[in-house]
Amino acid sequence: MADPVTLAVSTVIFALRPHPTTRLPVLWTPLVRRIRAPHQGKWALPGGPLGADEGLAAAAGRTLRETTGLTPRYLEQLYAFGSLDRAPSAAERMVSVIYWALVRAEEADAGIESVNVRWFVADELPELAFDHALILEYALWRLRNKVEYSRIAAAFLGESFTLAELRAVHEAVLQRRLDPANFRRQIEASGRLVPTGEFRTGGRHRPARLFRHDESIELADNGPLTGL
Amino acid sequence: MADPVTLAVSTVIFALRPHPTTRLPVLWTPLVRRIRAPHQGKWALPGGPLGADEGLAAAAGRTLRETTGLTPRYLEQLYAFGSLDRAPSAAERMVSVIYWALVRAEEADAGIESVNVRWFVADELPELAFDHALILEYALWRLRNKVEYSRIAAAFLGESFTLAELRAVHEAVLQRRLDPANFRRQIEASGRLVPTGEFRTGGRHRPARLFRHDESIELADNGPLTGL
DNA sequence: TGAATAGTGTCTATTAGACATTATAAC
DNA sequence: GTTATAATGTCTAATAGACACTATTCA
Repeated sequence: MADPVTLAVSTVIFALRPHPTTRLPVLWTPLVRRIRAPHQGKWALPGGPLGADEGLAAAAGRTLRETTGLTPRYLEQLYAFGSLDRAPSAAERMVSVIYWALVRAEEADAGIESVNVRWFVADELPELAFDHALILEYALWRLRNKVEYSRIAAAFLGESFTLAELRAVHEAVLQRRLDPANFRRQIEASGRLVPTGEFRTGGRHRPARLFRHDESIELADNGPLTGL
Repeated sequence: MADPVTLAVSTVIFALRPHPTTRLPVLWTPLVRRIRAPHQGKWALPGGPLGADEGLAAAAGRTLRETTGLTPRYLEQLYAFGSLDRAPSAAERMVSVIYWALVRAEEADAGIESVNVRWFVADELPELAFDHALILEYALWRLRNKVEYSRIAAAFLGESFTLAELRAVHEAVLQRRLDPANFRRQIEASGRLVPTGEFRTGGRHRPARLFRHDESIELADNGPLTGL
């Protein structure tokens, strides 16, 4: 008996860009428009069937490259979805392994965009196909949790950055203001930052010290699965 | 082209039972002996191919029932493994969605056991098939993490219990002693326990107050995936 | 009465948060 | 000098851990 289950890999991709009206940095995510049934015309997570010669994470990375033209700064498995009622018709049984990724949108200013690929503000999404709205909500929940106890926020920034820039990332993800003094103490106490010795000048104020992250510390602690 | 990927669901099952020599409560897990190649004769996680008419969690629950005869008190998805080098021969490409479960071993004193199903102390395992040693290590890591910030320890206990019994579960999972006074304060401050008004007598000491958990609080906070 | 564990009180060190103060650039 | 933000200092409340002490039962 042939296995009747199709296995797909999709990826929730996050980048930080200014909100179209407020100009404040907010999370964006790229979606692709479905060009056939079911859910034709609706927006969906980028993804596709798992190739016979690629691992799960490799498939997620490929999807990301094809959709955005960017390289992920962080990539982690989110969840495997496989309930029976995921598709409207029971005809095609689909199990999806979902990854989530962080990219630096500045590199290509959101990269490829076309009629069928568009970036949306993560809190202002259109109607999504299948259970993708639930998946995106879960990915946002994971990101907002993880930014508080790991250094994944660094994935949105360049090689070196000021504490104000790092704090702006945290504030955009968590959607609340953070006290600069307390933020500084917390971050410095974690021992994850190394001062580069250089400063960022240009503002009409005291120059800000530049930092980089200690490369020997993982972006997130996934226990025995480090680097998988 | 038919999808060449086989999808299986396996489950890491944990129960608390006395260690065979020290008699102290420790984590046990049931394994099944492989009766054919590859890895014939080695021990492996209970599991099997995903049925066409069952969801992922349902398949994990079925595996658990077939292996132990028990009903899970807690069941959560662990991870989907799908790298290309999981099986020794590339002939069969396998993606496994792994769940982990907590059961009360006392109900049936470890339930079914046979030549090909045996319970092992989780820290004293034999050589395992495939990547199952890594998977078990990861499941233990998740359990030990989660017991510190959720109330999953309750899954090992009955309807009502004393604080000393709950503390014994934490100590067995975390493998270190906890101060009774501080443990009590922490648990009571969390507001998850409700005193039943009854007491456990019989020891040669002051009777212990019995508690039950507030049922309106989930065993673990999985965000938008609550109850999936 | 003594042994054993239940349960409470208290002290200290650490941490999070609020907020004041000083430093230094651009204008 | 003024303004804006960098960077530091200080106070308080909450929390974790160590440990002393009281309460109550059984042998």
